[in-house]
Amino acid sequence: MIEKLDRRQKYTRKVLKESFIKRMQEKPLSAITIKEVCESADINRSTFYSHYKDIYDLAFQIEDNIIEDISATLSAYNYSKNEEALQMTEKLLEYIAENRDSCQTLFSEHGDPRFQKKVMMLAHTHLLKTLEVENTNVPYNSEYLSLYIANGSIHVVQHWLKSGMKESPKEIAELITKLAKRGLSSFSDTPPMFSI
Amino acid sequence: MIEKLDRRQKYTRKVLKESFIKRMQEKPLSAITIKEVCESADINRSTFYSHYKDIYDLAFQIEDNIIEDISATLSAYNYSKNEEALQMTEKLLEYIAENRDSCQTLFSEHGDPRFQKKVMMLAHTHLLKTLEVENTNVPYNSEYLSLYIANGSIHVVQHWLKSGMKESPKEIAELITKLAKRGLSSFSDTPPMFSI
DNA sequence: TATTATAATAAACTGTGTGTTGATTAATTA
DNA sequence: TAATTAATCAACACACAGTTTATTATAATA
Repeated sequence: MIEKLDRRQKYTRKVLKESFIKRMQEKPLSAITIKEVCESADINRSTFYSHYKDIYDLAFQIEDNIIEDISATLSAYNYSKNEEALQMTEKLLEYIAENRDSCQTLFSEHGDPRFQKKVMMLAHTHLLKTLEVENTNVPYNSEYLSLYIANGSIHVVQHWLKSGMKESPKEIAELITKLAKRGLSSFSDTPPMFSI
Repeated sequence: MIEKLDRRQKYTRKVLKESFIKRMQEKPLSAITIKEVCESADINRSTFYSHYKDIYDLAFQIEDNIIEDISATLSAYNYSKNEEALQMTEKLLEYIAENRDSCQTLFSEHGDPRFQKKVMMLAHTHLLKTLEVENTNVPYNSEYLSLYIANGSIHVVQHWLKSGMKESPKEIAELITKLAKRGLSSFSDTPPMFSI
């Protein structure tokens, strides 16, 4: 069921969301009050409550738009095909680069950890699929492997965003893919050892 | 300057900390009020303020004890010696296993993300040292590599704690070390590729 | 153990944000 | 233009934060 929104409602939600993101550039979610978001958006506080349950509900709805976009990007690729993993990662990073403003804020230290967790779980689930399809001989519970890779990767992206995106999406995508596949040995001269 | 504490003060802080951890098992930091912590600890709210600035200050002090312990463990090992990396990881996991109760809560989804970040940065810094000592030919900024490994590892530990610590500290230590060194290729039959 | 010092308590008070309600005003759309 | 619906305004009860002051209880120590 798709909501049909009045122009006024569209405007209200738009400015509330913008005001919220602006606040989040300065302080963490838990320190942001409904009152200040409304004041800076010039929207009556009563109106806020006819759109959102509380401040977390507003945050949730902002985050969800991005989650949906990311999910769509992930679904567009076939994971059983190994070559597409790199392409997909690159595509994802390009999306983030395009939506620099909101992504940078949501992934920052002020960002909602639940959001970051959601993105991570999305990546995690997709990774699990790949691992199970292409690698049936994984000894440990793939759960651990996938969590490791998803979280490592997300923090690389986080650092990339934080430090001003000096590298291209392609470069970061390659770095992430290499680390997942061969870890540190990707970057050393010596051939990888077969036992530690 | 070491604070010399009255018995009464020791008791007050002890029960407040215990009460806080108990609350945190049920809800996130941001939802915990000073009022409820004091009531469940049977300590007057005024007394709370003579010990802590606010609820975050209390959280901070609990977390700091653990941070110090972890830091001490990390410092006890020589990172330039490759063999010790595994030993150290194991030692760290043993510490966590011993302090199961508080660690499990602090690392859970209700736990303070700042704490988790602090632990991560600690691991990150120590890792950087190793990387720089033993691997001078790392092409990228080691920052990325270290962040990747530290975060991946922490989430493996988090999952381990959450799912009831079925594996031994040794097993998890080996898993983490393998993933860092050779990534997924540690677990596949086929020899690792030299380019992706 | 009696004295002194200090910590904890109790009660009151101000302040700030929350969440709700009902009447009023303004904008939208058909 | 009329009917509908959204936003505003003002007022309210409520909960928790943070501070203050006087009082009571406990600990350290001479």
